[in-house]
Amino acid sequence: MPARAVPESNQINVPPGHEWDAGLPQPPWRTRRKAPVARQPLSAEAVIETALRLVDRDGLDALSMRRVAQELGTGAASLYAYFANKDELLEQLLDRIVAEIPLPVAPTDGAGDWTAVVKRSCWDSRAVFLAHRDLVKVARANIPVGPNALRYTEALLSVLRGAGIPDRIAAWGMDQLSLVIVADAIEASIHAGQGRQTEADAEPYLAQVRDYFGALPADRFPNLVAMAGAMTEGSGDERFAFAIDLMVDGLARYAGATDATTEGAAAVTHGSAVLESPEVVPAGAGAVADGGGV
Amino acid sequence: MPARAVPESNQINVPPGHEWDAGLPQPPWRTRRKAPVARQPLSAEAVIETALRLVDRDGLDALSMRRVAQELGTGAASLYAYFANKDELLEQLLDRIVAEIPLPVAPTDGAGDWTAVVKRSCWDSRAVFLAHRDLVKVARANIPVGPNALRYTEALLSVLRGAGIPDRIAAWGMDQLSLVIVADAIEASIHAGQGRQTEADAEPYLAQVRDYFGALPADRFPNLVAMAGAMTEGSGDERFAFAIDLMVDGLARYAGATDATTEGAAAVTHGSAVLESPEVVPAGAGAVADGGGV
DNA sequence: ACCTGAACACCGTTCAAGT
DNA sequence: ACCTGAACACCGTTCAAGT
Repeated sequence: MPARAVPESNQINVPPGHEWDAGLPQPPWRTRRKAPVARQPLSAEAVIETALRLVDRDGLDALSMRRVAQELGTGAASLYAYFANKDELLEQLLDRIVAEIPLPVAPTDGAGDWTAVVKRSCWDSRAVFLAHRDLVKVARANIPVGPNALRYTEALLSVLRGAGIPDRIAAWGMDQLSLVIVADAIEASIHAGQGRQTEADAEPYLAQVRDYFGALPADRFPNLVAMAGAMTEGSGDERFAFAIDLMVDGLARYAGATDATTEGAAAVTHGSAVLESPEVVPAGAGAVADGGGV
Repeated sequence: MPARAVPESNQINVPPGHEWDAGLPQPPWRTRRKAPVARQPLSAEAVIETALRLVDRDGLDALSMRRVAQELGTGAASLYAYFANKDELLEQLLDRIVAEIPLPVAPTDGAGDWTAVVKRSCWDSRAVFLAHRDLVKVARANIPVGPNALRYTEALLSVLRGAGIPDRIAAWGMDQLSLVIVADAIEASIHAGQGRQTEADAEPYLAQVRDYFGALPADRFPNLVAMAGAMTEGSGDERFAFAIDLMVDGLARYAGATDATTEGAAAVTHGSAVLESPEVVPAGAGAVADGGGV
């Protein structure tokens, strides 16, 4: 479906049935058609690549069905031949970038440092999300359905199970990790969207926040006043490292099988409490379970 | 500004200047005005309460400036006298429900179980979010600016600092906790929005997922096939308990000051690594820091 | 000075009418 | 059979014109 739907204002009026003879030179005032290169026919993949280019250039808010279609030289209605709705396009778009995350591989010798592998994979995931603006906002901590999410999930589960982590803990832990990664990436993308890409960009903002906390009434907010510094300390990387280390090292305490020391056993004993019932009675009983995420 | 802008279809035409005499009975065909009780004049608070009622009834997607205004008997433009834009309204709406979270109080005796207090507060927060449909979706893990978020943050920091957790760990840890709570509540609200409010409602869906994982090609997805059960096990409450326990118990390892055993010291030594640099080199250096959340 | 109807510049999605 | 222009039913936000 080559070059159609050129904006009328870019064309001179040609009576129906009269087209420019291919042998004649184009009149110089006639605007070049939008896509001189042979346009690829419409396909789900073409739509996804176009949409991704649009997000990377202008951000998620600029992604509309109309605009993607326009970029492809057609109307929005045509996209519905390939995607039931916008959500489905977004879902596949997200899986498209998950393909860019390197698959983690378990350490070769059995006693290798699997926690380093898992942490490295968390950093890799974050890097991919941050490389695509705020696309990560569409990630719902949900069952991995896309083929790439499945592949990634399989690989990470392999590492966790290989480390001797019980299945249930592996599933839940992976869920939590993806949740933390996504939430961190969303937060970073929001900062970036407000012009605070680097630590230097963010400093004036952080200084403002620090001053604000420091200026709160000390009688009612003694801790916030005292912690004005601590609250605004630490780069995004440091905070991410803290969160990931907290999680992964916590999961490591369940991997007692490979290192059956007293400490390991104690950790498992401690942890097993959550396998039976929450230590604190849940206030609401409405929430439901879900599968692993990415 | 009482009862104005009643939909024309609800009124008979009265020539300008002619109003119904208050002493006469209303003609029975005259539709009752929308708000027989004296309509409160427009104010930021009235807008927020109306918007909250709308979200609670119809969900976040149904919340538009136009609809809130309509509910108040005016036009959308009038709301812009009180809120710069929709985002500001949402921000204040979120702080409005944070007021419903009970403030955590530190255990009276110094050696009380502060982890139980923190965990209980996490459950309380989750319950409040779940009680307001998917409003939690507007929560950006961000600096607490609203008065209620400030109050809550102050109270939780008080507990953590009282437990002997270093300031930086307290700030970062609180950030992570709120992130986990919000992400979990968002997920639960998505499930609920798809008709899976209770565990029973969710079971057919989970069975589908379980079958899907189990039916994957076993040569390429051995772990997913083996873990089809584990991936779909556990109620939302159990998963939340797991996540919160993992985080809070992890934080507890930093509270070495109150219990200077060898284990405590080891935990602090272990943890202090993240205070210097991540064990894994960050792949991207773009992210920036932020303050505490909820 | 305050308020707001109407307009502006968009949306996602549907469907009758074209080829 | 496939594609799509135009329409439908919305948006958030602005601003000239009212009171």
